[in-house]
Amino acid sequence: MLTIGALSRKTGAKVPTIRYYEQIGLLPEPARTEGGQRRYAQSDLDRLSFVRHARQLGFSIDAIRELVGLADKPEGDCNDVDSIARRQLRQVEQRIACLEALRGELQRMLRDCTGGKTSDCRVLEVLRDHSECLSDHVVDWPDR
Amino acid sequence: MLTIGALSRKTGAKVPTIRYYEQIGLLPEPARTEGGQRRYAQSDLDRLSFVRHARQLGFSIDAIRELVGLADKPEGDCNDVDSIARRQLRQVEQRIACLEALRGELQRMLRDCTGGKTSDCRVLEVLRDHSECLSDHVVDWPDR
DNA sequence: CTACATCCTCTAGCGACTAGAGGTTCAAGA
DNA sequence: TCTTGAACCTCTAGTCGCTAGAGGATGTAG
Repeated sequence: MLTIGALSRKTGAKVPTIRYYEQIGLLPEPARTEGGQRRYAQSDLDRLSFVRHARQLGFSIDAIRELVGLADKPEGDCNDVDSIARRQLRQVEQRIACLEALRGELQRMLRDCTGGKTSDCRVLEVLRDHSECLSDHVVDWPDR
Repeated sequence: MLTIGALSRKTGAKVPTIRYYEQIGLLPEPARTEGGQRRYAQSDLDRLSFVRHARQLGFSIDAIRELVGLADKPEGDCNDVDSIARRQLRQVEQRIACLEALRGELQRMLRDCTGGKTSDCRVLEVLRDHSECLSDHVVDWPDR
């Protein structure tokens, strides 16, 4: 049986984060000592590791809720899981495309800047006038 | 003189967002009618366009606060502006690298999945066991 | 003069945590 | 057995950058 601190060290999740996951129903309520402290079993460690890893891969809490639900019924259809992962992949690809456009604009404005006074600054000029941009570079994360 | 709604339509910023920017000091307090409604001048439109564009390029509010400060003194040193933009570029590059690692893992787990029951699902298996991952793929945005 | 779109302020909510106050429990050493 | 102190508990509030809604005032066109 692990204390919350030990679970935290094993998974890398901070202690308040573990309590938060319990509160929102992502982790089941663990056993308690007589004094009311949480004690975790191996199954809790497995579950939390799963959740952590999915978070590190950028899955939203809602997506993870779906995933743990599916992971809990071994006879379910694997395609349900795959479609969540594919959705996540699409989001990641979108963000990469968007950030690459961004990188291009930033590189371009920096390359064109010759130094000197801010009144002549190329960077400020571009920021003032969007029409100088080559691409649609709108940062807009769907979740995180 | 523009109403807040007209300014919103011209810049694409939503009305509450404009009020929010004023509240946090990113936009100056505009003129008011006798009845207390905001009326905006051309300078306000310029300022808000600048702010919007910088946000679209992913600059944080704090970075934009620095930028507008610098943009307001024409005799200042252009290198101050550049270093903010370079910092932003570095952040964007980091995020791209991180997302590419992520994309790799997602693609790999999907490629390896053969369909069937969730008990055999490759995606769930990878999520359960981080050691199956090839890369360090931790999503951790510094800001925004 | 009336209708009604737009404006005002204020508070609360989003996601995914994080920080802190103020108090309790557990386990190791004396 | 007792004491110490690290780790635990709950609860509230804060983070960022907005967004939504309530409930009421203003401005303008017909």
